[in-house]
This record gives sequence, structure tokens and C-alpha cells, in this order.
Amino acid sequence: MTIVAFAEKNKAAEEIANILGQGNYKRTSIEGIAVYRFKRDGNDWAIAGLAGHIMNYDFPAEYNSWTGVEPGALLDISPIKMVTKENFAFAIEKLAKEADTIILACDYDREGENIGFEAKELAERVAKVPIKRARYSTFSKNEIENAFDNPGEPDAALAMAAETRQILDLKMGAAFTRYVTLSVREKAFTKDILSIGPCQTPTCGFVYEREKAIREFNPKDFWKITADFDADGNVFTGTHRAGHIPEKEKADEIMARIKGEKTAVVHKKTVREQSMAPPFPLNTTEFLKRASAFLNISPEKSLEIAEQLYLSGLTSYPRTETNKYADDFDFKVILADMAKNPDYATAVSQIVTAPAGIKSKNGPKDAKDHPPIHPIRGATKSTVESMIKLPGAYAVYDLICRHFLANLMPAAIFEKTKMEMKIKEDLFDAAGSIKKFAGWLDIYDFETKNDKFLPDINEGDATAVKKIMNTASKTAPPKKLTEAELLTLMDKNGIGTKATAPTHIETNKKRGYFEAKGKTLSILNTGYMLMESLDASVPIVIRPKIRAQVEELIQQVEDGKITMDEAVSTGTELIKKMYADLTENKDRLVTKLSGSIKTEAAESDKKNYIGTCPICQNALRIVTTDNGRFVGCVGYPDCSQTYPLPKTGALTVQRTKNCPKEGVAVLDVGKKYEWAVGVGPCFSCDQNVICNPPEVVGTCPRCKEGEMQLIEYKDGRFLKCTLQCGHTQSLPDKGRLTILDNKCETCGWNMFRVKEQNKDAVEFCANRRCKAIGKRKEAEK
DNA sequence: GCAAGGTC
Repeated sequence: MTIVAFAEKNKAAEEIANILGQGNYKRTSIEGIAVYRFKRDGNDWAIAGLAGHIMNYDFPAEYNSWTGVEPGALLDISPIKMVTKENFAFAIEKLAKEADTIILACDYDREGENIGFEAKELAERVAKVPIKRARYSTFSKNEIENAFDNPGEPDAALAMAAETRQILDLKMGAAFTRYVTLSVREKAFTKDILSIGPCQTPTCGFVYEREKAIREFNPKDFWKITADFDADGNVFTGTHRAGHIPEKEKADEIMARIKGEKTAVVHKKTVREQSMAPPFPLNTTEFLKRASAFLNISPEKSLEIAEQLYLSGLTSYPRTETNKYADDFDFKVILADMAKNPDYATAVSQIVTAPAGIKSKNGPKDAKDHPPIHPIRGATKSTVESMIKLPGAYAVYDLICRHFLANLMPAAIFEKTKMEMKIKEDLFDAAGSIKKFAGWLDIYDFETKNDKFLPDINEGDATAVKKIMNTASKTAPPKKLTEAELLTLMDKNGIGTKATAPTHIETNKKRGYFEAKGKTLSILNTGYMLMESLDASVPIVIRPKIRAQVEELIQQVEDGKITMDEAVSTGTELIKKMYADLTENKDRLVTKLSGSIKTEAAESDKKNYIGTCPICQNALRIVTTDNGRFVGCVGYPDCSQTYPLPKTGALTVQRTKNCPKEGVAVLDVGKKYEWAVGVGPCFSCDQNVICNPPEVVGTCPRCKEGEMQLIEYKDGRFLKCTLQCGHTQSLPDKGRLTILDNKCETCGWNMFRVKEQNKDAVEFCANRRCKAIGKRKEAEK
């Protein structure tokens, strides 16, 4: 008899073959897919590993046209399931033909059951044999043997739950994405897709909510009183018990009470030890968070590196929810191997020689999927880098190793000191923290905090008061969302899975909805406008509830309370309702998004970009037509804001200069004059004296009140009194003229410098009435 | 060309 089994992935198939074949198995191959063969209890066994899903839903080909099909019509169409990995389908059918019994042996979860059913469907096309299900969640000998010796029945409800998700996600994603993309293209030229999905959109929603809180933040004034105390040269700072004081009068009142006080007394001092436990074992989410926070590597890149580390045999399987080791987990073998890297040797010997034995600080989650991410082999930097060519590979390996070791080490111990200082009757708090015992922090120095010392003084002791400060400050807006925080939010709200969360973040980046700058995320204009429009029309779509709603339906299918068809039709109705809300608000959506897309295009057109439209916040840019040129808003025709421009002259936008009036930008017109968009030429503006203060060189020798101002025009230059006395005087008309900072010692005017071509520069006082001129002329003779 | 979920 021949028994054929299908596991979810190659590594699992090999592991099972090794256990059931008692180390005796042969690797063969069909279409490049590994098939492990062995004998057990007189039967021939063949087990192959799949590669996750090998089928996918899609709409029938006639619905592929975006323009030929109204997007909403997709909601009435049943997607069909098609093979996406032909070689696996071929191998499954070939193996099914030689089987007397088939065992589905994918991961013991919803998707695993579904992947098994994909194999089942393909096998049933060519073979009529019993199909069983082996359920296991660890690769322990007992569990695997038991799972395959006593296989159960496949669980259709569980598999159909996954199927329901596939269909509803596709329907919603396709209809919404096509609708939004096509609507925006009616008004803005773009090849980009504006995608919407039940995971990617709430992911963007988290970033949007934070950004909104930052933009809408109203800073509030507060005052804080601090004092510097001096205990025999050891200076430390304390904060007044009142903390952040919202009213200035109250802060002033306190200051008045204690102003000028020279001594303080230690009113109370408490010292206690605080221990800091090592981190729990790493599951995927925690790993991604730490790689982002400590190593500045994006979740997508981290997972890719972890995958390579796993395939190279350096670390364990990277996709797991579990943060707890099994009772019989063998730390010893791994620890022994890890000493190969000298950086870990000290920690390893501390762990293995600990009198209490090797003990893990386990976390609470046991999803029965895979053990926490841990090293399998010890390796040096050069070994890791020779095996994996991705940047950051060693940093990630090192993080996994250090985390593994840290988890097995003792807690760190800090001595925390709290001191209450008293100036007259006012209390000030000071805190100190000293690391007494490093413990796991020895090997895990990613977030070390410096010690903060307080002097060794006791209750009743007096210190000098060096100074007392009252600092005015403002409350700070929330900080930008970090990638690590986003992962936490997604995890908490059930958005995506351990394996897909990085992809959803990446999708948003690819779509131009938000971007990462280091560890923090910033929403981009298109993302903000999309979220804002959706928030106003179909708010549920940008919130986790959209996922929760589908999840609830799926759960009912899994529990056998409703059928897949019922769930799909209920779910489709919900999507239709949302779709109706979306289409009803089309105008606002399109105006906001097309404006934002045009704005982004205009901003990158550096030569013509002017600034932000005061009416609609979109971009203003120079528009040139056959009839001339003007400044217009990209929001046209929804926004008709325009400004005139001078008819001739090359225009250059001055990026660093702002107009004090309503001008939205200042332009250079040729090299001649300036033009404020919305105001006109700067020379005829009453603010010009402020924007372009006249270059003055000294007091007017006639009226003695005005200043002599340099006037330069196309054909020459001269000096003119700033008052109405009318005094002028000529200047040399050749050469480049500069007004210097140093002054004439005789009359006090600024000195001039003239440089003619092929001649030495000359410095002189230009004041014709200056007594020094006569002297100079004499000297020249 | 559209989603999310597996895994390579």
C-alpha cells in the first residue's frame, strides 16, 4: 500500500519523513518539487511539501477590463478558483495516482486546512481514494507519529472559512480599487493605482489618525519650576511638586515664595531595588518590532532576511505567534554551538553554569504553530555574511542570538533613589537610577540607559540651592507613529497576520500613501486625502472594524453555524452598502484626490511650482498659454484661483523669500526686478523698504538728516538722499561696485570698492565733500 | 492592473 502526504512546505515534509522513516528516507523529485520516500510498517510512503497556497481566486476573464465593466458589477460576480502553481498541481496529481491513501498534513490552522483542500481538490480529479488529515503542531516524535498513525477527517468548515475570506477580500478590494482609481483618472492624469483593501486601508488609517492628531494639536502653555541643588560639589536637579503648571500666575507665586533661598533640606529619601526581567522569547511581530526599533530595518526586509537565515539553517522558522518554549525544548545543543561566535561565549558559559539550571523567561502565547524564533547554529559575522548576501543579514542574526541568550539570563537590577527636597515649605522631586547588576543587559545592549546619580546624602541633610528656574514651555504634539507602533496596532486589532503585516505596510508605501523616514512614518498627501475622503463617506473602511466584520462571518463558517454561501452573500451585501456610500460621495473624493495627485506632480515641476493655494491648499503653478502666462491652481475647475504675471522677462521663483503681504511667492523677473505673486511688482509696493532695505552709505551732507542711498538702474548708478532734500552725487560708472562694512575714518561713510577688468581693485571714500578726498588727491600727486 | 493569505 502506498500512502501519500502533503505538507505545507518543504522543510516540514522533510522533517516528517525523517521522523516517520526513522532517519531513513530518500529524496526524489517531480517537476523540481522534492518528494521524500520511505518505508514504514510495510507501507510505501511519499511526502511532498507545497509552497503555501497553490490556487487563487480571480474574476472570470471577461471581467478583466477595468473600463468595460462597472466596478460595482464585480460584487454580483462569483470569482473562480484557479491553479497558480502549475508544477505543484502536476506533482499532486502524479502522486495521487500512485496513492492508496492520501493524508493532508499542512499546518494545523485555518489557512493550512485550506491549502490541504487545494491539494484534495486536485487529487480528487485523478484518484478516488480515502483522504485523511494529520493534525500536529510540533515536530516532536510522539506527536508526529500519533498524527499520522491516527489521522482524522479533513475539516471542511475550517477550510471554507478561509475560502470565504478569499472571496470577500477580493470582491471588496477589486471593486473599491477600480472605482477610486478610475474616478480619479477622470480628473487627473495618473498611471498609479489607488488601492483599497480590508487590511491595507486600516493600516494606512492608523498612520492617518496619528497624523491628524499632530496636525490638529493645540499647544498649551505651561510653566515648570526646577532647582539645582549642590551637595559638596555634586549638583543635581529637582522638579517642583506642582509639575506642569498651566497658569503663569501660579508659577510666579511659587517663585516669589522661594526666590533667593540659598539652602534646601533632604525631606525624604527612599532607595529601593527594582528588577527588570529579560524579554520574552521572540515571535514574529516582536521580532519585526525590535528589528525596526533597534536596527532600523523595515519589517519587509527583516522578514526576508529571517527567511534566508532559516533556509540557511542558521535560525528557526520565522513565522510564529508563539513566545513560549515547549517543556522539552533542547537549549543545550544550541547553546553549545553558539559559543562558536566569541561575542556570545561569555553569556553562553554564564547560562550553562547557572546553579539553577537553564531557565527561559517564557511569554504567555502558545499558538501551537512553531517555536519562538531562535538560533539553530552559532556562526561568526563572516560566516553569516558569506551565506546571506542581504544587507543587514548579520545584524538580524545577531539580534536573534542576543535575544535568545538574554531570555535565558537573570533579571537586571537597578537601584532607584527618590529624593524629596524642601526649599522652605516647597517640595522638589529628584530621581536617580543606578544599574547594580546587568544580568541579561550584558548581552542585550540595544536600549541601554545611562545611570543617573544622586549624591550620597540623607534625610535631614542640608544642601545649597544653586539656582531656581521657572521655565515657560508648551505641551508637545504627539510624536509621529513608528513602524514598531504600527505593527503593535495591527497585531492588537487583528489587521493582517504575522506573515502579512510587513506586506500591508509595504503596499501603502508603494502606493505613495505614507513613507518611512528612519523608524517613523509620515503620511503623504495622497494618503491623507484618501483617508479623509473615505472617513467622510465610508468611515468603516479606514478602521479595523472592517476586518473584524469579515472575521466574524468567517468564524461563523468555521463554527458550522452558517455555510460559506450564506457568509459570502451576507458579506457581499455589506460591501454593496459600503460601495453605495462611496459612490454617493464621489465628487468630494475625486476633488480631493485629483487635487492631491496634481499637486504632487506640480511640486516636482520645480521651475513652475509657486506654492500652496490659499483657497484649496492644492498647488499653484505657472501656466503658459498662447495668450500669455499666469499663475493658476491645479484644483481648476473646482478652484479658479489665478494671479497675473508680468508679460515679459524670465521668471525665477525665489524659494527662500516670503512676501509680507498676500503674495504667495516672490519671483525674479529677469535680473531687473522682483514680482510678488498676488501683489505685483515689488518696487511699487509700500513694503519694499522692509523687504529690500535701501543700501545706505552715510549721512546726507546737504540736509544732514537723510541717508545717502545707492540707486542702481539699467544705465548707471548714483547716490541719492532718502529724504526729500534732493541731494544727489555721481559714482564712477565703470567696474563692479561693492559697499564695504568698514567706514571712512574722516567722514564716517561706508567705504567703496571698485574692481575694473584687468585692473587692481580700488578702495575709497565716495563722499565728495569728505575732507579726506583732498588729502588723497594730494597723496596721489 | 484590483485583495489577503500562504511560502521560495
